[in-house]
Amino acid sequence: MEENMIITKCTECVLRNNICFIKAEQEEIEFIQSLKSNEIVLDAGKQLIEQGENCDFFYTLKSGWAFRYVTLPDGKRQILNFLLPGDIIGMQAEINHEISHGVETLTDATFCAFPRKKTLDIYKNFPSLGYQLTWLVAHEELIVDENLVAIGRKNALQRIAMLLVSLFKRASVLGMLKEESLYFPISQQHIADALGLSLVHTNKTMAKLKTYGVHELVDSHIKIKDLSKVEKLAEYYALPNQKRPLL
Amino acid sequence: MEENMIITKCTECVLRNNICFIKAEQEEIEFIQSLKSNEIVLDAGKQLIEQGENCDFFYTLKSGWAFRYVTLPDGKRQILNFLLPGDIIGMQAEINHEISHGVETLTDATFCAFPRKKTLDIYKNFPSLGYQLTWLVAHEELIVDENLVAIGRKNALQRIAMLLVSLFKRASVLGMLKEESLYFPISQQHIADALGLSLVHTNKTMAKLKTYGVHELVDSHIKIKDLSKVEKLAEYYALPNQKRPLL
DNA sequence: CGAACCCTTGAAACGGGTCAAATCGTGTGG
DNA sequence: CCACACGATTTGACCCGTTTCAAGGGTTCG
Repeated sequence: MEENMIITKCTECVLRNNICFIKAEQEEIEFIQSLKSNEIVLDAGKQLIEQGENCDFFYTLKSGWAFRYVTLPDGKRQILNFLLPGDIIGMQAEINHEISHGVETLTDATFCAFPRKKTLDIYKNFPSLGYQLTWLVAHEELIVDENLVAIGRKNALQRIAMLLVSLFKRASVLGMLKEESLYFPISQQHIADALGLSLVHTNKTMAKLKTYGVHELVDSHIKIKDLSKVEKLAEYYALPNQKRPLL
Repeated sequence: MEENMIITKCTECVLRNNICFIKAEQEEIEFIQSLKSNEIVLDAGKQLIEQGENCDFFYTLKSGWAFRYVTLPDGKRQILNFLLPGDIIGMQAEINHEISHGVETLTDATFCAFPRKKTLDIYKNFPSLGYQLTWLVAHEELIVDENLVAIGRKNALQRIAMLLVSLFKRASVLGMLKEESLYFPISQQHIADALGLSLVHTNKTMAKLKTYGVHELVDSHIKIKDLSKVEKLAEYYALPNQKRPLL
């Protein structure tokens, strides 16, 4: 794991200037800074956490894309959810620190690492940060819930449409769009693994979605033409935006 | 919604005597008691939370079985997870209080209700309780994660085997077994809805599991003959027990 | 100029869905 | 005590969405 010991000042973190996050108090930010043990910079396609690893840290994704996944004994992979900047990573580890899923980057990415043994200090020093931690975990669960509903009860067309919309919206809120277009570092294999589909069927279904005029995917950049139309197709209605906490 | 205003003293709560829970401090228990706005007693098959409802409380399941679910526009239902005593309910609601899933009882059940607007007080007064809240949410996410992997990447036989094992183990830790046998208030329709299967196929697959000698289900009571054998069949290895928090 | 990834496409096989109907309690009302 | 409704479980037959197998093409990169 390549590590990089340059630590940005949290007060100067670009993420914090993003309007989609709740503004934190100066004091809180300084406290977070003091907890942060280092920043981890990884290239695309690298493991932040190995599945089954004992992990002494939890992380925040500062920049880039990543995903949580589980690999089964027979080699099949299930992606649990995709991670975008501001997402929290590794809180699902049980108290004994063992973590049952891996985390891998999709692009070059930077993570902020916090020692797990200091977690309780957050709650003691800044109760509202503790509250926000809970919120972040609960929010991630919501995303997994949505995914579960899609895989359990929707067909391939709807699942893919939904995944595209949901990622597009999440990225959009984060201000990651350029001229309606989103850099989309996710391969069809990733989509297949996230949605419980085979690669082949994913490919054919995405071709169909394209002919339906749902999306345009050129050179790893995606556009969604008519969001509300796609939401209807997918029977998926994203929650309205609201400011979210950032640890 | 039938409500019952009799409030048990938290210090005398039978759940707390259960050895699987972390012992709380007297002070903490009294604080929880002071937060608790009431106890809700429901018959089997009743809604604690209606899907899409604005919900001003979060809950703890004190006794009985319940489940979280989502119903799609076309009537299909996906069960997100089953709830057993000690589980927490409704923390996934976004800050605006809207909750995107319903909660329904499987048996007569009792819930402790806590006003959501006092949530932050927990963190302020008893940081460790806040920490435990996060733990509970993260733990639920773990269960949903496992479910997602099963639905996404396992066949019907494995999914059902896994669900049976996982419920059996959870209930077992809670001391709900009587002579190796567990009262099992879950219909095949519930299993189908939890695992993304049709009722018919669930029925046929469960028949197969029975001939394999995996389980015995008589009169709503289930026995699992050889747990480790079933775990191997399901490719599912439950996490080792550890004490868990109870709000 | 292979090696390693992606994305594509066609054909065949199958797991699981859908439809339809019978059986078996269990509880209710006459 | 019987008739009936209702819900949960079964079973059989057929169909279809998705998987699997196989192969070809495009691009990047050492």
